[in-house]
Amino acid sequence: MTRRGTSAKTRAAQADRCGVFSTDEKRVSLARAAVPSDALAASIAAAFKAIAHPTRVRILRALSEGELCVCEISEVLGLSVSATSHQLSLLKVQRLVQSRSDGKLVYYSLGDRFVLALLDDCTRHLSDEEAA
Amino acid sequence: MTRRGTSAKTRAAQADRCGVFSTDEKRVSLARAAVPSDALAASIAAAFKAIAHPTRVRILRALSEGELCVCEISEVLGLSVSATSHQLSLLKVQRLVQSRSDGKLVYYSLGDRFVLALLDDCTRHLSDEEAA
DNA sequence: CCTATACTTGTTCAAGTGTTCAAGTGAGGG
DNA sequence: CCCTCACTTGAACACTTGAACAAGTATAGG
Repeated sequence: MTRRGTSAKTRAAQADRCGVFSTDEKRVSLARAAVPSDALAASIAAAFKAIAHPTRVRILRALSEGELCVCEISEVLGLSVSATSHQLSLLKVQRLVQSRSDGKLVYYSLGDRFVLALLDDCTRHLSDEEAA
Repeated sequence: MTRRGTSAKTRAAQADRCGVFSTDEKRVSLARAAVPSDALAASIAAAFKAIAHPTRVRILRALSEGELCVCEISEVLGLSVSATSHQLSLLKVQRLVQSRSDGKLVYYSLGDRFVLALLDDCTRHLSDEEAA
């Protein structure tokens, strides 16, 4: 049906092409259409990357109940203030948290609740997997 | 109310403790309760980490339309077969994809649709942010 | 068998990450 | 005005990743 013998042969002449070509070209074009552009894929990956560290996951969760200052966060997580500040700055670059100053203190809060939804989905997934 | 003057003083004697302590201990205990264990945070971070790469995002999207063999994936994404295989193995360790063999071919498919939900949420978030 | 194909795995090395310590900034109190 | 406190920043380091190439395994066909 969707097979195109001659075309498959022509393209298979190039490198990195296996014979599967002739079996389902339709599947390949569907996939091709679903794949995001390099730029979009990079943005998505950057967002995930910002979350992808145990410490940052814990920070985001800690902030789920409301804003906290740096020293409170460091105390809750048992980290040095410096390490906490560094991780917060990474989260801030990705707009996952925001800060406000009040005298000597700096209070951080979630930039967007959607992050919590992502974390919740993932947590649920993990417990499902464990149950199975 | 929930303040405990003496306790605050005692604990503030230790390092890494600032005076904010006495201002809102309730906030801190709420946060403490919301923070996941090291083990859970590590699992969540590992899942995000597996997704956190442009190539892997693209692979997951490509598989959203159905299973594909390695050579098809490599062709769709314009990667070498080896690089594709490497990334697939990373995804497989986290159970984000699964594989089945059929003769010489190995077909990969999504291990769990929930990943697509995560990617969609993130994509939506990015376009909202852009609009704002 | 032997070879080709489809994929996997190991290795090497450059680039990136996280932690710590030390120095810097900026608001507030004495 | 100086000092302290709360935080940020920079730099050095140990460690992790990713990319590319080479060698390996497994199946099918001759």
